[in-house]
Amino acid sequence: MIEIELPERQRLILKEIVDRYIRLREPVSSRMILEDYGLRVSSATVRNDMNDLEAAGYIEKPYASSGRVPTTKGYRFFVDWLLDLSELTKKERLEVAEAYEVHCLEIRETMRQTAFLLGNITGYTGFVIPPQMEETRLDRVVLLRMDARLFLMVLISDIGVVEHRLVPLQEDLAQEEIAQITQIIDSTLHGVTLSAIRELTLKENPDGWHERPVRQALLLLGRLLERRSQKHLFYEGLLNLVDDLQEVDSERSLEQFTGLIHAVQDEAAFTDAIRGARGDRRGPVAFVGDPALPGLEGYSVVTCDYRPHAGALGVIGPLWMDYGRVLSATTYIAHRLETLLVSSCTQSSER
Amino acid sequence: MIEIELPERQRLILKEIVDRYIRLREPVSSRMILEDYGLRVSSATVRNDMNDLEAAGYIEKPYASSGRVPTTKGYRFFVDWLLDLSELTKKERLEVAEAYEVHCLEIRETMRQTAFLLGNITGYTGFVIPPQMEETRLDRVVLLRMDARLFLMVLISDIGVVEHRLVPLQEDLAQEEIAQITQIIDSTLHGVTLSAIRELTLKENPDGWHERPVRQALLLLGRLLERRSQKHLFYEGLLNLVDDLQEVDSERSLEQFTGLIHAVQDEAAFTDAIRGARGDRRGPVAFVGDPALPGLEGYSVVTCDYRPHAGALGVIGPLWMDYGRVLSATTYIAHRLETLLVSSCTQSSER
DNA sequence: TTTAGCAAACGACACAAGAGAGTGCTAAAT
DNA sequence: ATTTAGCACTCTCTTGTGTCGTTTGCTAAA
Repeated sequence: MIEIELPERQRLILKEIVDRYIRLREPVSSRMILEDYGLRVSSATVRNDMNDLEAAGYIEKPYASSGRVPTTKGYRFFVDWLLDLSELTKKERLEVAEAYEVHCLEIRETMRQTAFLLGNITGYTGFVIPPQMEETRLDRVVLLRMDARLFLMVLISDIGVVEHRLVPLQEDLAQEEIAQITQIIDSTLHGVTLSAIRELTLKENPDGWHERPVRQALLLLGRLLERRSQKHLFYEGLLNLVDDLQEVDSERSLEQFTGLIHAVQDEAAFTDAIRGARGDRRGPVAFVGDPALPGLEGYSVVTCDYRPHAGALGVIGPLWMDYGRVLSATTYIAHRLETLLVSSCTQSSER
Repeated sequence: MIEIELPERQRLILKEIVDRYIRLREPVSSRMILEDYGLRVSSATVRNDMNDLEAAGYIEKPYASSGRVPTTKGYRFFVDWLLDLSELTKKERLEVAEAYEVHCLEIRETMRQTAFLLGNITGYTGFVIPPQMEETRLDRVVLLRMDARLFLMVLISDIGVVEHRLVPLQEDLAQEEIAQITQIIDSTLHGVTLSAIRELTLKENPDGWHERPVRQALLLLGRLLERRSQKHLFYEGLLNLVDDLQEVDSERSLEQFTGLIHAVQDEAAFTDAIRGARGDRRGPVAFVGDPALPGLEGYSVVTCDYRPHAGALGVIGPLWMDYGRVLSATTYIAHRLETLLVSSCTQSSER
C-alpha cells in the first residue's frame, strides 16, 4: 500500500508540505516551499512534483486551484519515513518526574494522573487503558473497622490499591476476628490472581474454608469483587481540542468533536478498538485518521503499550498534530509508568 | 434594583417570554405569545406591554425589529418571582441513591462523584467545592509497611479519607514501632483538627513528644500534611456545554466557552469568587450572568452550600438553563451529600 | 385602555462582480 | 529527458445590490 520508494525531491517536498501544514495549518503552495526551503529549482518544477504526489494520493487540494494539503496517506508516509523525532526538553522530563513523585499507590489515581500528564505535555487529549486488573496478583488485604457492622476494605495487588470500599455486614465482627481474617487471607491468597479469587468466592463450600472467620473472609472478598467498578478508560484534556474548533470548516470540526466525545464515552468499545487496532505490536504505534477507530474520523491517535497485564496509553489529537513530540512523549511516559508499576511489583514480592 | 411590582399581565408576558426562550431558544414575538398562551387580548396590546418591559430592562431585541429575548435582569426576575419549581423524577432520585451506594469513604472520590452526578442529571456542568479539610478532625491514621523504609499512610478524618500517600523514611522502622506509633497518634490526636496537627508538626520539640517512636510519628504526619494536594475544585461535564456551541453567534459563544474553561482551571480564583458571591447566605442561590463571577460572562450558576466545614456545590449552564430542574436538583444533591458526610461524622465519634 | 391597520426596519438569502492567489498547460530552454 | 517561463483558467473571498418575510412602532379609531 505505502511505498517507501519516492523520488528524493518528492520526498523533500512532501516533508515540507506536511511540516508546514502542521505548523501553520493552511494550504501550501509551490512558491511557499521555495521560500522556506533552499530548493534550487523553479516553482513550476515543484508544481510538477506536486502533481505526481497528488496522483499518488499523498496530498490533495481543498478546491481546484488552491495550495496542497496532506491526505491521511500523506501523514501516514510522513510519520513512517520522514519524521524527525524531537526529544522531550529537560523541563518536560522534570514535569513527568514531579507528577509521579507523590505516588499514592492507588492504581486508579495513577491512571488518572498519567492521562492528565499525557494531555498536558502534548497539548492534546491523553488516555490510559488500565492493566487487566483480573490478572493482577493479590498482595494483601486491609480491613478497617468503622463500626460493628461496617468495614473499610482495601485490596492491594501487585500493582497497587485495586479496590477500596465500605462493606456492610450482617453479623457483628469482633476485633480479634479481624486480625484472624487478615492473617488467613494474607497467608492463603497472597500471590493468587483476582480472577482466581473471584472464582473461589463463588463456590459454596470450598475445601478447608469451613471455620467461621474464614467464611467471613471469603464473604467479604466476594462482596468487594462482585461489584467491582469496571473502569476501562481514563482520559483527560478533551478540552485541549476545543481550541481547534475555530477552524475554517467550523461545522464539520464541531461534528467530529462531538463524535469523539461520544466515542470515548463508550469506554469498552473504545478500549476494544484500540486493542484490536494495535494487534500484538509492542512499542509506539500511530493511527492517522484510521477507520479501525470508529468515531475518531478526523483525529490521529498515538499509542504505546506498557506492562504489566497488557495496559495501553496514548494521545488523541488532530491529524496535523506534532507527531515528533507526541511520539516521544508517549513512549517516554509509557516507560515511566511501567517502571512505576513494575517497581511496585518487585517491592511487594520481596517483602 | 429589582422591583417586585409589575402589572399582572406584564408578569405573565415576561414569564411566557422566558419560558419559551428557554424551550426553543429563539426570539419571541408578540404573536407567538398569543398562540401558546390563552391571553384574550390582541397582539398590539402585548406589544405595548413588551415595550414597557423593554423600557424597564427585562427584555431586549437582538435587532430593531425582531422578537424579544430576556436580558439577564429578565432571567433574574424570572428566577426570583416567576419560577415553577419542578421536582426530580423518581428515576432521577434513584440515580442519586445508586451513585452514593458504593461509597468508598474517600473524600476526593465522593466529591468527584457528586460533581459528575450534578452534571449528569442537569445536562450541564456540575462542580463541587470541598469542605475546608484543614478544619476537619482527625479520626484515625493507618500505617502500612510496604518495605523497610516505605510506608503507605492513610489519614482518615471525620468526613472520610483525606489523604493517603507513600511516605519514604530515612530510618528503618520495626513492626512493633508501627503499632506503637499508630497507638500514640490514635490516643493523642483523635478529634484534633488537621490545622492544629500541622502546627504541632512545625514545632521543634513539643512537650511530651520526645521518645523515638513519637518523634517518628510526628515526622510522618508532617511529611503527609506538608505537601498536601490542595485541590480546591472538582468539576465534571464541561463537555455537556459543547452542544450549545452550534449557536447562532458561534464565534462569541465559543469565545465564552474558552473563557469558562480558563475560569474553572484557576481553581482558587473560581472558588473564591463563588464563596464571595454567596456571602453568608445558606441554601440555594442562583447567579444569572453575574459580573461577580469573572470569566463566566454568558453563563448562569446555581449553587448550594452543604455542611460540614463550609462546602459548596453547584451547576454551571447557559443563561437559558432550565432553572426549575437545576435548582431542585442542586438542592437535593447538596442535601444528600450533607447527609452522607455528616453520617460519617457521627459514625466515627461513636466508635 | 385596547385594538386595527400600516409604514418602516432589519435579518436572511440569493446573486453578481471584482480582486487575488495558485494551478495546469504549452512551448521554449537546458 | 528534464526544467523553466509565461499565460489562461479556476476557485475562494469579499463587497454590493435587491428581494422577501417577519415583527415592530406608531397612529387613529373603538
